[in-house]
Parts: sequence; C-alpha cells; structure tokens
Amino acid sequence: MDSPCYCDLLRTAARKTTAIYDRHLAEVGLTLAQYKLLKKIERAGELSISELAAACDLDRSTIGRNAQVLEKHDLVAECSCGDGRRSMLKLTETGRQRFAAAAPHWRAAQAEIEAVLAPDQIVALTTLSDAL
Amino acid sequence: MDSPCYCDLLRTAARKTTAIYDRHLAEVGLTLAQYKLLKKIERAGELSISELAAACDLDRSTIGRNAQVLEKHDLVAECSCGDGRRSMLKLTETGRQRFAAAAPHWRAAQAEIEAVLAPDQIVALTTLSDAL
DNA sequence: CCATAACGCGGGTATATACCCCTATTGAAC
DNA sequence: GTTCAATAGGGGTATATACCCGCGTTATGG
Repeated sequence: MDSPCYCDLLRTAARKTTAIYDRHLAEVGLTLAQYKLLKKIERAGELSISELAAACDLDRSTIGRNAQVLEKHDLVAECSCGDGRRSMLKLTETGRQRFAAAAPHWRAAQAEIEAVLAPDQIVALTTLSDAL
Repeated sequence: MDSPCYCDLLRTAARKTTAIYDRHLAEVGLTLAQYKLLKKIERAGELSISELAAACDLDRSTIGRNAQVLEKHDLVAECSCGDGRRSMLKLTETGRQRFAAAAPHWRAAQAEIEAVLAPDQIVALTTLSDAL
C-alpha cells in the first residue's frame, strides 16, 4: 500500500544528478542549467527568449531570468532584430570559450553517470521524458 | 556522439512530474515538496530540522526555509525539547487535516503516472534513486 | 569545573523555477 | 488606415534548493 512517490524518486534523482554535473562544471564556473542554455544558443546561433523557452521546455520568465544571469557573467549578449518586441540572445566570445571549456567536464559527468547506471536504466531514462 | 544529457532528461522528467503532482495537490493548497515534508513529520510525530533534512536527503538550510513556509501556513509548529539548540517540528491540527485531505489527490497523481509509464519504467524509476 | 570541540540552526547570497499581470510592439481584419 | 488581437518580454511574488558563515548551546576531556 505504500508505493513510493514516483515524483519524489525523480526529484531526488534529478537533484543528485544535477549535483554531480554541477560539481564537474564548477571547474569552469558553470552550472548544468547554464551549460544547457549555452548549448542551445550555440547550436542555434541566435534565439529569442521565447524560442529558447520552447527549446528548453521551460517557462519564458524562467529563461528571462536565467538569461540575465548569463548576461551578468558576460556569457551571453542581447542583439536586436527587426522586431522591436524581441531581442535575440547570442553567445559572447567569452561565452563561446566558456562553453568549449565546459564540454570535457560535461562529458566527464556523463561518463560518471554511465558508470553508475545499468544500460537498461539509461534506456529507461531516455524513454522517460518522451512518456511524460 | 551526441548522447543525450542524462541530467537534463532527469531534470525535465522531474519538472514535468512535479507539475502533475502540484496540479493535483493544488486543490488542497499544497505542493508536492510540502506534502512530502508533512508526510515525514506525520510519520515521525516529531522531527528536528536536521533529522528532517537527513530523512529527505536535503540540505538543512533548505528544510529550514521550507519549514518556515509550512509554519507560515500554520501547518507545522515548533515545540522545544530539552536541547536548547534544537526545536522539534510537529503537525498542527490544521496540518493533520490538510495532510489527510491531500492523500487522495496524491494517490490520483500516482495513478496518473502509472497510467502513463510502462511497468518496467516504474521499476527503473525505483532502482534509479538507489543507484545514485 | 572549565576550555574546547561538536552540534543545531538562522541568515546571507545565488540560482532555478513557475505563475500572474502589465506594457509595448506588431500583425491582421475590416 | 484604424482598431483589435496576438505576440514578446519585464517585473512581482512564491517556492525550492544549495553553499557558506556565524552564533549560541551542549557535550567532552582534562
């Protein structure tokens, strides 16, 4: 009757995992969430807040505030496009360098997870997001 | 070469799942995180901040602040024990009622997850926390 | 007993996240 | 063309989370 709270399991797993990635990425002064944003922007070249929010499946206001942190750290800059409502985000030179420097640390974190989880758990992880 | 970021998968899954539970629990004015704290306190009767933090595998300061929210909502009260350093947390009468009222909503959320995930994914979830 | 170590917790700071409402801008319909 | 709807974003508020530091309290050693 006491089935474990699935949400709690996921949240705990996410926190633990985030801590691992954050610990690796801290060596270049990034968090996993920041690394993810940089990756999305790097891939796209330029993205508006709303586009980035859609790409990350996060709330617009969340992205807006997270982007402010990246701007504060001089990793991302805003540039205007024709539309007066939107402002496009792109990496600064510092941002590009930081992102490049972060990549090996991210891969190390990935490897650490792969070392700990069984292959079928990895697969389950991948299919999990799709199901939700 | 582009293996998906396991951390991102987990974080996204956790966010989505939390939203589902929060939506159910919002009917009684609780979040999943708050429900979890109430459950732990209810099970134990009385718990100190540090004990609750250990039970939830969360930082002490996190629990301290989350407990303040619960106290603000009059769901939890502090009572002193012999030790002048510690103050024990226990449910108020309101807290007990709220927790009882929340239970069916939590179960509905659990059922919603079970309806969406395959049984082997449920199992994978359960073993995931242990592995991390 | 007293000095010191260990413990418990609050507060400061930072980040991540979401909801709401408001404003400005743009596009669309007539 | 002017009105009106849709879009983009900012700001307010709330919560969740973690790290560090300092202060008070208790326990421990001598």
